[in-house]
Amino acid sequence: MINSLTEENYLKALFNIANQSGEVNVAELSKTLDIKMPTVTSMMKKLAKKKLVHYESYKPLRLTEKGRKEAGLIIRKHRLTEMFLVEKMNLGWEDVHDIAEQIEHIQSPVFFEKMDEMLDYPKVDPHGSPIPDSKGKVVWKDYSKLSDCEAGDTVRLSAVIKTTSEFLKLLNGKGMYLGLKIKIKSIEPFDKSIVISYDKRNAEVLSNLVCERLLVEKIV
Amino acid sequence: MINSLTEENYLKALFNIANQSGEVNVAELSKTLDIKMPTVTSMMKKLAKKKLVHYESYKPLRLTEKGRKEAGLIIRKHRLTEMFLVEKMNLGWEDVHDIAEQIEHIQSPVFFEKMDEMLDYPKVDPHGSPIPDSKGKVVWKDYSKLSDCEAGDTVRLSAVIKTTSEFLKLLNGKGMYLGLKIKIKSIEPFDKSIVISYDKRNAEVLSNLVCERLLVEKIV
DNA sequence: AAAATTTGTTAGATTCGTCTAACTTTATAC
DNA sequence: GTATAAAGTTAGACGAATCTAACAAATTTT
Repeated sequence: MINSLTEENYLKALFNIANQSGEVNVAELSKTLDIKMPTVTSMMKKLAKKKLVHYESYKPLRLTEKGRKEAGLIIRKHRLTEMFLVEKMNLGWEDVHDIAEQIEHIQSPVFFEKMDEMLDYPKVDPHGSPIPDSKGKVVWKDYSKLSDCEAGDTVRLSAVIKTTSEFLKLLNGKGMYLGLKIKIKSIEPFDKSIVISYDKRNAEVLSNLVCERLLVEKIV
Repeated sequence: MINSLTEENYLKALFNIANQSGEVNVAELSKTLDIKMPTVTSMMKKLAKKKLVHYESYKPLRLTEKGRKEAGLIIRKHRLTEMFLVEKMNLGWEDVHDIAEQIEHIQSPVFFEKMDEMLDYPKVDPHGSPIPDSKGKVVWKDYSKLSDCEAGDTVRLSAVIKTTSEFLKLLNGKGMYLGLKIKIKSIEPFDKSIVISYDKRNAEVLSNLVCERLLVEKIV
């Protein structure tokens, strides 16, 4: 009943890229993992045998309940680790992903329970993503993308998605962080770039590519 | 130039079981790793190609300088991790080995540098084993085994070797810890078991099997 | 020193996770 | 609604790390 590191990576990717109905294409998974499609197909058959994935030829892939739980538990370890690295080891939010990507595969319940306890049972990771509970369940709040907001809106930055180290360094450079209150001053119709103000800054410009990766809550 | 997890485990074992002249038998390595001899032979040829091991048919194995360095760096990560788990995460010395065994393979210089810094550059791990320096070099102090001491000697417990969880729990049960000052009251000629006193305890008996795993410094 | 034992190697098979080449099915475009 | 393109599968190969069976060398015993 133990999954290999490789299998864990497939499960995690399936979990992460599932759309609302939980479906994933072979091509998409192949691209995400940078593994050729035939390899993905054969691994899906293997995971189907283990009752972790629903697999039918030429149909979209779906995690089973069991698969979703196991994936959730891996992501739980990943996000707890990220939180630990930021909160207890003073690493930057742009540095923790690659380390967590490795530590998430550690087999040791006590190790992660201890982390959880030391962090006082955090609900989100340093990027605002929710940490799955100990049953692997996770719920996202219904944030909006900053790119879907309108001029005049005042919002709170609640999460960042599709994060890369480059992207997070850009945010660092602009003095942006989770919890930040942002006022949208205007939106450029041509390229959807926006002008915002926050803290002491009065006219920062963010491209649409950036805004699509910022999740916010509207403030009334 | 990256070594696989498997290769790392061979290097580490070679390092750990090398005798004073640095030699290791195939049979010994095979037994330590619980891997059959033919597999070990073929891996040794592979490591020899990578200039990590000196290999000649029917001759004892020896790490090259390069191999010794790489092994030392893995063991450095292992022991730093053990120290971190005990000092910063409050795990018991009997619980940390299996976790460190996994974390030692994490590839992230910054992660281990941070640990080192947080621990204030420790020289030994929770079992008294020296932590190799950042070049992989390690030196053992010249401790004696408690089993080689004589009645009347007063010693300080400085390290524990060949530790298993069971063994460390036995020490916990007897209230023994590193730094403990021990007086040897008598030695039973028949089985070499010894009677010692320390702290508030006045006549604890330790079997020879235990004493062979306790390294001490004589106090003058 | 011959025999027996232990140690080490060779040869060949197996499993896992990957690939490429060729083919099939499904979706898209005209 | 056929042609083209995209997505997915099948078949076969390969490297890594493992194994077993059989053989060879070195060591130990007698």
